[in-house]
Amino acid sequence: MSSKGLIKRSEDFSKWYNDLVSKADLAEHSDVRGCMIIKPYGYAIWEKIKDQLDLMFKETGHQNAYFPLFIPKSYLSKEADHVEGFAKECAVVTHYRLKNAEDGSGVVVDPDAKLEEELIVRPTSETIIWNTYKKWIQSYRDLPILVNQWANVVRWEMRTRLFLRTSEFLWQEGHTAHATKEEAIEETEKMLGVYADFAQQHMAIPVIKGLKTENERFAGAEETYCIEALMQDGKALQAGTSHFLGQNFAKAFDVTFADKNGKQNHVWATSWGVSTRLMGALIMTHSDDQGLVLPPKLAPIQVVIVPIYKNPEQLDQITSYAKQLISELVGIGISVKFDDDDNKKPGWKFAEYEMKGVPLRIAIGPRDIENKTVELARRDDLSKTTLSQKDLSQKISKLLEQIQEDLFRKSSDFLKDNITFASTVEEMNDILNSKSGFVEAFWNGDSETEQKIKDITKATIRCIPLEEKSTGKCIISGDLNSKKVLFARAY
RNA sequence: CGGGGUGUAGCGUAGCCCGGUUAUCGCGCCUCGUUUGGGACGAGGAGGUCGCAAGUUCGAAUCUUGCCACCCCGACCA
Repeated sequence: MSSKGLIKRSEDFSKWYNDLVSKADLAEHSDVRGCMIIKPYGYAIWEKIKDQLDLMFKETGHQNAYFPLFIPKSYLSKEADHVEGFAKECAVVTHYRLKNAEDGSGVVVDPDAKLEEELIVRPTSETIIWNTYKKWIQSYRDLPILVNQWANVVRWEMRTRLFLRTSEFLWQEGHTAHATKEEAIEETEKMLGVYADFAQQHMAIPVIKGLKTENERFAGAEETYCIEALMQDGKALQAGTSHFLGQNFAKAFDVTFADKNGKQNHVWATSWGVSTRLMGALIMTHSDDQGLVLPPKLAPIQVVIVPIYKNPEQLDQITSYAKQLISELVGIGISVKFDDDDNKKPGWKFAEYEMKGVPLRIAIGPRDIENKTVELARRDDLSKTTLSQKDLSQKISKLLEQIQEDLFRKSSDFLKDNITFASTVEEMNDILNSKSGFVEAFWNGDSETEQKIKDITKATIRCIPLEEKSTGKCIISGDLNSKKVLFARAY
């Protein structure tokens, strides 16, 4: 059970985030370093995210499959950039058996059970999947392969934060194989679009679609597309990536196909993923000092009904009205909880459901039964109104849509207000130190320039926005005809 | 990996500097009663390898040494 009160965002954003995750009952630290326990309420939100994305993947022609957790060590090193990128954060399985210690102190690793070849706990599945695709692909008729898997992966991060960066996390990874470069690029861009649509329409999080620079690119990719979001503290968060992998993995795993003319070609690849990190984005975009704020489309409970009564007769009356309302709401696809727990007072429940971000709260008391009204409270703006019971379920349905829109409008306004142009690196640094957020600036496309800016400002290029066409003078080199890109300090 | 911190009941903590009855307090939990429109109240009750190991001592939550774990800040990070 959560206890009272959160620290204010303005006082300590990081502590606010940690407290919120815990008090809203989303997740907790496990006894294993860097690994979290996702609690039922948090997992219910993840399931909403997952179900919607899964639907969208299937609508775009993808199928789910499942590949092993373990990857033979040798596979990982077949693609040079890939192993370089992941080697430093891999968990490795070296043995397959334990035995009782001779001194009776417990179990120890049995040295006789050493594996011939160590197994890597997947940090991502490109290698094992492309090793498999080699067996699946012979002809252009076998293409495209459009597969997604929902899985857990492990990346042994130096420092972890609940949902944002954990040693083990849940995600989906799409892995597709195509006959042509054009088709693979089209797929990469299509899935970026799916992510952006999902973020904006379901999570109510505005995102900027763009390309990563070479420095920030996925290990083994030709091009990494991303969606970038802005959190309330002005730091950017990479919310999803879609990679055009070229023929790198096909070459590393020798995956070729015969085209219509019988000529052998290497297959073109993409991969794309979003993770439980989206939970972090969701929390840090909408929530306030009272707790979690959830967009209705992702709220496990969209409406909570709290009865207020002084005797069993009143409770009976309220319950009988509530049951009727619930059946109407459920009938139009709205999830409702009727909280008639007698051990908690209404005030306690109000605070609790605010902490948990339930979009709408209905309180029904003797007064309401008499007047045929209910008290309706919105979580997003904390407003309360008294409404007539007439057509209530329709009103609620409309209001939920309204809240979804309002949240998106509010976060979109925030994003717009926090993109600032800088014409010099000093100006950029000033902006980052005061209001923070995204900073637009011209960059000559050079990795060294990018590094210099990072050294001065601690900001990285979050992306080269897809829709940005303007050019100008680079803030470091002075090169004219430089691209306008987005910088930010990031999670 | 560098810096800082913490480890005492389910959770949060006091006690530790300066060793000494039965280890403090709050929340939560159980029982009974009264309550219920913004985190109720009373009475009674249960719950402890004081992170682990060794040492010093008549005596260790407290001192010493070693170890372990986690958190926070930074560096790193698809």
